[in-house]
Amino acid sequence: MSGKEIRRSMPLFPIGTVMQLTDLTARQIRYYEEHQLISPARTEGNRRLFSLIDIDRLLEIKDLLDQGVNMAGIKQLFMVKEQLTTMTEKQTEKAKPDLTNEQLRKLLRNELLHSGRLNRSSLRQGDISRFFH
Amino acid sequence: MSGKEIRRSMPLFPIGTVMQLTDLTARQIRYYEEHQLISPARTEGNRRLFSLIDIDRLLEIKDLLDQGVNMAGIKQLFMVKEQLTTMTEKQTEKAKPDLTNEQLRKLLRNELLHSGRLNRSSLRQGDISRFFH
DNA sequence: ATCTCATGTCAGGAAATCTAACATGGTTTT
DNA sequence: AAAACCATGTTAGATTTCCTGACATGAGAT
Repeated sequence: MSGKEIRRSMPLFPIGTVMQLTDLTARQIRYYEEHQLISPARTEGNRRLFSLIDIDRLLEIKDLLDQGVNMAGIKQLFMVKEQLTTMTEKQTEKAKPDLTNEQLRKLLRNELLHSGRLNRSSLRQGDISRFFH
Repeated sequence: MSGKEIRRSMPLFPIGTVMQLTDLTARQIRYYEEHQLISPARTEGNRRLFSLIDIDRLLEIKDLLDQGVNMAGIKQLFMVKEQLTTMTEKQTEKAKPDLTNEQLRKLLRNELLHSGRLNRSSLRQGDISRFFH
């Protein structure tokens, strides 16, 4: 994991700040956590602490909800996207040509298995980090 | 003010987070505020909220204290530095040659007026923003 | 007409922070 | 050496923020 990623995953923000930054209510944020769309860290005293990555993700959730995707759909999307990034990374360190096809197939199979009608999602990069230079 | 500066001056962090980030106690942070070395924003409920700039400044204060500079000295240093930046900015938008000398004189006069023995300060750029890409 | 889903709202409790005051151990100053 | 000063520790009581859990609600799906 790069230094940059470490920094972006550092839990820094209390829920109040995140509410302002994302324009979501506490209820919404907790609800998304309940449905495992985010997993903010906790302080010793059990308060949520959010990272930049968490905040990006919340913005993405907001976007997808606006587009009519429901919790389950968003969850699937995130899983697929994560797999995709994981594979892209692996691919970066190996040869491209045939792995690509394998991976594509895997991806498609995955989508088909679990109600695979999610692909018209935006895949927009929520990006709160523009808040920092 | 550039967008970047706006972002860096956005009040986001509660004192607990700042304590961890700077390795200062709450007492220390409040004491520095009492002496007007920082002016964190406040929530509606009067809780302090710190910006990246505040945090940078706290790290700088820590450095200077380690080097034996006291509150008053740090305060002077910050004033001089601010004047310097202000002038540098003004200078950027105007001609350089003769203004530079005028400004230098101003700076020196300022230093001489108020116990001008502060110049061996580090002028180190405290930089918490390395925490963000 | 009922059910589900995302969200609002409220209550009671716990954690984090606030201010103010007094304590303390090094440095200066007298 | 005694007194004063400075940066920080510590404690107390009050206030704010956040927590979980429960119930309420309105728009869509069934």
